[in-house]
Amino acid sequence: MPRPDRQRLRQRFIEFLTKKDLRMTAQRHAIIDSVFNTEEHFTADQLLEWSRRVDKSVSRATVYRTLPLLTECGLLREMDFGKDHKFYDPNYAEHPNHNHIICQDCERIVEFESEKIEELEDEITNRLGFKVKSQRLQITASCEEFKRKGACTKKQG
Amino acid sequence: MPRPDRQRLRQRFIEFLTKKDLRMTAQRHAIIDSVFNTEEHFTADQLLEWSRRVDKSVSRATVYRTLPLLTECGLLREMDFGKDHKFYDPNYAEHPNHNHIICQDCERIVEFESEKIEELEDEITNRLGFKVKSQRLQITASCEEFKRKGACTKKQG
DNA sequence: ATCAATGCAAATAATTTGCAAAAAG
DNA sequence: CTTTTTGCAAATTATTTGCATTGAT
Repeated sequence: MPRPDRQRLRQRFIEFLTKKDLRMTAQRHAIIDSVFNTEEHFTADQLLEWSRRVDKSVSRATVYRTLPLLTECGLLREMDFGKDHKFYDPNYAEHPNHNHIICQDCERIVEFESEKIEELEDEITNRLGFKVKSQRLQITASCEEFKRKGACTKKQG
Repeated sequence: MPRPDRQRLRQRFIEFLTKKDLRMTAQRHAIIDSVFNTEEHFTADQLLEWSRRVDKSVSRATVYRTLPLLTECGLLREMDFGKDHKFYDPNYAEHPNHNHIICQDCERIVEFESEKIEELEDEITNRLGFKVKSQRLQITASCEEFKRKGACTKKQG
């Protein structure tokens, strides 16, 4: 999947804040810098650490207060991988319908998109009287390569 | 979807316990009675309440210690609906590949199965070098009926 | 008898919140 | 100036765990 346009995403957040009469602060700058600097899933704790490298004054509370804003704005998506903490996926901003394969052998996570699956989801959901707003599909899988070599090296896409 | 065969599921759990040198107890009886008495998703707290109606001696700790056993045995599946507690779905035992539509208007949850989606999942996952072990698909949707009448009345299936 | 299972109460850990001080618009 | 935002520390809450005792096999 192509790299995100960081400047555009930042602009989207600023407009979101403005529209809600919220304010841009140094801490929020540090946080979105960190968010747009990765394409990996991350935790609140990781985001705190990254943000503090940009601006030491960022507190844990501010990170936890900013995450829902980023989520509501559509720049992040909360993910549950069965752990006791949430993960956040920064790739939904540009690819709102992507899916995940979680390799149970090496814990690698691969993302993919499928129009055919989207179409089927739409069709079935409509038939049941609903209209799709969003979807999340997680496939837990094993990896033949891992069994042979001890690691998964396949790339996504 | 057809009703589950409660006797068979109970038997499956007992065999699972035996195989692991674990023991059947009065409390576990009360818990699985309660689990197989519903087709709805439930929380640990609800299960405690139901189990205590069967056997007052059931403690919260025992419920929390039994839930992972039922999950490992394949009789329950942990679900995350974005709340701060887990839900458990008793329908995976008989329908291991079913999916969920969550109505964001009325919070109703509808289950459905689709062989076509399963096939696509298999195909894509194989192409990427993996083998599907399990999958979970959640569709968040809106409901036209709700907008007109203030409630969703559609039934699943 | 032996070892797993229990209830209880205390511990854990991610997230949330109250509040007084600081900063944005 | 007014209102939002912040950091801090304390609170919250689902879940887990240590331990002495009970119960299944």
